[in-house]
This record gives sequence, C-alpha cells and structure tokens, in this order.
Amino acid sequence: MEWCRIDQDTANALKEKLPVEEEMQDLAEFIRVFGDPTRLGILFYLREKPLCVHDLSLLTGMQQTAISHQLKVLRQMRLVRYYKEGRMAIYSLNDSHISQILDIGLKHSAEEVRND
Amino acid sequence: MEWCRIDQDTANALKEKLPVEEEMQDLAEFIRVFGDPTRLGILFYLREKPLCVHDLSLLTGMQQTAISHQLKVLRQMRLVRYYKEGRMAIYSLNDSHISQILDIGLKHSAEEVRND
DNA sequence: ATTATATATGAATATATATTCATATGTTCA
DNA sequence: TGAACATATGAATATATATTCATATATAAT
Repeated sequence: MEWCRIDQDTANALKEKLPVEEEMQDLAEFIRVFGDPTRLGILFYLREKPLCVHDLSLLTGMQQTAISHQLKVLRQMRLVRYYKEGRMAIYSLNDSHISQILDIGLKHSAEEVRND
Repeated sequence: MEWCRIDQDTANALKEKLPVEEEMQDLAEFIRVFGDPTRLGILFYLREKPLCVHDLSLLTGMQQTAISHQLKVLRQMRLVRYYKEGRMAIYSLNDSHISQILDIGLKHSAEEVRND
C-alpha cells in the first residue's frame, strides 16, 4: 500500500485502536435508531412516562400503524419494553441508560440553538 | 381528542417538555450522521490523527470517491474541517465536542460486547 | 352476539441515501 | 509540456427504510 502521510506502522497502530468492522456496523445500527424524528419523539415521551400506543399516536401526531411499526423497531433494538393492560399495550424505556443517551441529545439540541 | 390513559392537561404538559418538531428533525439529522459505518470509521480515525483523503481511503478500505462524498457530508454538518497541503487535503475533527460524542459510542460498543 | 376499540403486521409505495462510475480540476514531478 | 497523482463532484444505480393501506387478532362494551 502506498500511504501519503503515514507509514505502515502508524497505519497498523491506528487500526488497532478502532472497533473492528463488525463492531462499527453494530454501533452504526444502534445509533441509527435514534436518527429518526418519529422514534426520537416516542423515546422522549416514554422518557417522561409509560404510554400506550394510542396516546403515543396522538402525542406525536403520527398514525397508529406508523407508531406500531416504529415501536417494533425499538423493541427489537431493546430500547423499549411493554406489558399488556387489557386491550392496551403500555410501553416504557428499557433502562435508564437510554434516558442518559437522550439527555445528551437534548443537550446538543440546546447548544445548537445557542450557536445559531 | 380521546386519550386512553392520560388527560388533556397531562398531554399538554408532556408536549411542553419535548423539543418542538423542527428541533426534533434537526436532532435526528445530526444523529443520523453518526449512524453510518463509513462515516463512523472516518470520524474515529480523525479522532486519532489528522489524515488525508487517500490515507483515509486505505485505512477504511473504501474507494476514494466514497470517502470524498462522505467527507462532504461531514463537512456540511461541520463535524470535520480541512486544509490543503500541496495537492492533498488534510482533514481533522472540528472540535473536541465531536470526540466526546464518539467516546460515548465507544463506551456503548464495549458494553454491548460485555452484555452478549 | 354484535359492535367498537387497541394493537400488530404484511404488502405496497415513496423517499432517502450509500456507493460506484466517469470525469473534471488542480498540483507535482520528470 | 506531459504524465502521474490527489481530490472533488454529477449522474446512475442499488438499497434501506419510513409511511400508508388493508386487514387480522384480541379485548371490552352494549
């Protein structure tokens, strides 16, 4: 390989420090779940309070089926869990770790507003 | 509106706490930049050392044009900057804030490995 | 029992976006 | 000056994914 500004040893050392390809793929996939406004909305609402699908639909202004589909994604990524209460499904965040990640998002969001 | 488990006042209070729709859109867009393995790779490498396009291409194993396109995205989102050195373009992270966000990603990545 | 309600899901559609290909621009070196 | 190199970019292609529509299932209410 012909490097421009680094040599082979430096290249190897850099590669050692990074997550391997599969980890990178998994990390990107995990992050991508937060990269959709509908899912972000759902997560932010659930951060405040456990909610049923119908109420999430009204709060976000999205159709019930859209919410159900996104909840399925969030379930598969283990970001949310739910239990049944009669005919309703009550969703909540899976753990506080998720809530912390959302906090970082809110913080960044606030900073953006300040900087523009 | 007909709520299932909350009343109108609770709904209003919840909505007050959340970022408005446009902020949510912007935040999702910002997060999405990190949700791609190629861009993540570029960012992680630049976190270690400023690098030219060619070396980034070799390090990531991606074609030069793919890297250039993604660098353009990262530039537009102001995550990276560059200067010209002869015919080369040397890219680096725009500020330490970005580096901190990547740290969180790495931490999560490590936790995933532990949990599986 | 029949009707209304809450949710889930497969299929279709629309849209976003990552990569490649072809090629242009500018720089270095012989 | 001409050839090789580094980078950027528009267009084409491929692929992922968000939403809607139609509909199924299960529970509650009358």
